[in-house]
Amino acid sequence: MTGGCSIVWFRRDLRVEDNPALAAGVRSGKVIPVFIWAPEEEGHYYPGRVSRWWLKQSLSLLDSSLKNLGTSLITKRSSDSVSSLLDVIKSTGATQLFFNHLYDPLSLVRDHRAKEILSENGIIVRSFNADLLYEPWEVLDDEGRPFTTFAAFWERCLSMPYDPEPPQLPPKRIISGDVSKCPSDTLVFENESEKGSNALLSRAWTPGWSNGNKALTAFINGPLLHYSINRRKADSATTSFLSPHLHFGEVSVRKVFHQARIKQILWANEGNKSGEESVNLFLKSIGLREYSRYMSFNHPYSHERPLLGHLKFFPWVIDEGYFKVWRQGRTGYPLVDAGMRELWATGWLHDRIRVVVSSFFVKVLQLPWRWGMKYFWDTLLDADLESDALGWQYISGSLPDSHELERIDNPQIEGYKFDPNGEYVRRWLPELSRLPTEWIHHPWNAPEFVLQAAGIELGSNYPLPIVKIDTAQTRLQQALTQMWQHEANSRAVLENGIEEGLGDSTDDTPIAFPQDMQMETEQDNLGNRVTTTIRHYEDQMVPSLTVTTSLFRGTEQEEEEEEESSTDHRNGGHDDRRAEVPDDDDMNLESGREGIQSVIPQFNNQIDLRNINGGGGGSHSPAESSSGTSFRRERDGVMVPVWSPGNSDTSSYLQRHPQSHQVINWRQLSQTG
DNA sequence: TGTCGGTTGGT
DNA sequence: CCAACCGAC
Repeated sequence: MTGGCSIVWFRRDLRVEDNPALAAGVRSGKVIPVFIWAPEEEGHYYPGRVSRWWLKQSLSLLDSSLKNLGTSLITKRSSDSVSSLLDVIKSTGATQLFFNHLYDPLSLVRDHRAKEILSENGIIVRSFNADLLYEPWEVLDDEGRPFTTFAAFWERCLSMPYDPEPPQLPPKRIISGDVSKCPSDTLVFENESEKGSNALLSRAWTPGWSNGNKALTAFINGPLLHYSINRRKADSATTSFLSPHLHFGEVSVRKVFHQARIKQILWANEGNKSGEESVNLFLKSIGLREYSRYMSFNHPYSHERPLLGHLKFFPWVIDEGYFKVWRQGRTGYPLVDAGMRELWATGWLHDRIRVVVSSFFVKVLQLPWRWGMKYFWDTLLDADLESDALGWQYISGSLPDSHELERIDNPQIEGYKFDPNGEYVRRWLPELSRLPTEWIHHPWNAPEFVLQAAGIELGSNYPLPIVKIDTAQTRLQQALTQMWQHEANSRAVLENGIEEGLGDSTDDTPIAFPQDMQMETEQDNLGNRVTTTIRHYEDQMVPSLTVTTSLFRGTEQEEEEEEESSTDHRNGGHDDRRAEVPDDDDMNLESGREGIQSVIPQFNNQIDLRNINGGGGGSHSPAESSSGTSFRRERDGVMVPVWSPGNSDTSSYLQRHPQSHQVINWRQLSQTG
């Protein structure tokens, strides 16, 4: 209660309301709110342009709110958050650090380290739950193990013996600590060339926690009622638009949950079945967000590697040309192309269309899913590592409850489902705007005179399908056969006693991917030479956004690959081509495997986050949280993640799903050859 | 009002 | 694949 001054370390909890770390700081006395911008720590997942734009706005609004309450946000530019925290502590004399939990793999490691180092320095460190209804370690099955399917997980969440914490009001006043010796750094979130593009974003979006609350209120009192009816429409006017707010923690998910629940009770009492169902469906999407954190916590590799191990044997098509065509929205499938153009133009995509384009990516083009995930990361306004990883894993059939890999959704049929009148396609594909609805989702079947009347010349101003669906289906079958064979071979090798210990962190599979490829050298739009190199690799490669040098002051990433830095000059040319689609100059290739190790080397060791807490009594076992209806959580950060290394083993994950359709399919495939 | 096939949706 | 749903008997 007394004495020292505390640092409240803001990250993706950019709100003053229902912010347990901030509340704890206020309770304990003087507060210094700090935000540290250390993008180098994110490795591959350096935030994309639109995401950085959002963050910039959000921080500025948070700062004004804090100023109204009596303090202000200290901002630090850093390449190492923990040492920056130590600097702030030294220059302010703070004695405590409070922050809210994050669950992405990088944060789990960094925050663990922060707790360790700061505790060693005599700082009291406490962390809290601000991002979830329940902490991942609270939600366990009857045997005390983490759930491995969504439905069971969510059912348990909805029937926990205690409700999620009700949202807290913002503090009335914050007493500021002494920051006279702790100047803020100016944070640069966009370069000159990005400013023009970003200016457009502010017409459509208003970041910040108070705007997030407005969006929530508007949604709850508006589209929520008809959510169940409208959710199939590609036309995104009926979604909540809360995801970017939730990603940055501007809106408390618990507030969202409580408000939706209140509506649900109201509608249930009125006998409004459709409204009640709408809330269920909306809450389910909140549940998926919860589940993404849950999966990330329990399987901290899920953004890099498939949960079900067989997928690493899938012979991905390593084709940059396909990848480019997909990004540019020139696949010849109108629904896919419209989605990709919308994504590029706005940073936004309706959930359904995300599924369409990503499933096309994986199943028709058979490109490595991590490429697609990375592109989403770079372009989505609500890019969110955990959610996106879950989504792509679901799409690519590597979750026990996901879509089957061999089932290709036909974009033509999906088109008439989600965009029955073709309005969405016409909005984003002006070249098809005069095509009648009858042909809008399959122009390749349209009679010549229809195309002529619509001013379309297939293969010229709109492409023919890049891959026919039945061709894709055949290719996919072959690929799957190959995958299961490789998987079986690998299993045989493992059973013969080859080492297994490294398996989880390094993908040292005896069966290497066969692809060695020669990338061609080509010119990008601006006449820069784009050079890619011959590469051998055993895992899928991940093209990564070449980081804009002007945003970096500190050290370059310690990738030993010269190509990485040699491509940097290309960024100079990455300008304001807003109306255009992304081009290759955004991307370069690097081996995912080296990437993994350089980003999160700690995962090669066993990690245990137990009891780093300064608060005493902090150790917390899963059994404790699941036992007893009288159990009541404290908000005071006494609980810390207990992160069992065993859980992150994908082979055990597979073992827990002997009935999964993947295994059944494997048997079928082996029989048929 | 039951149940049978076909269809649809599914994290 | 499998459950839920729907319309036809």
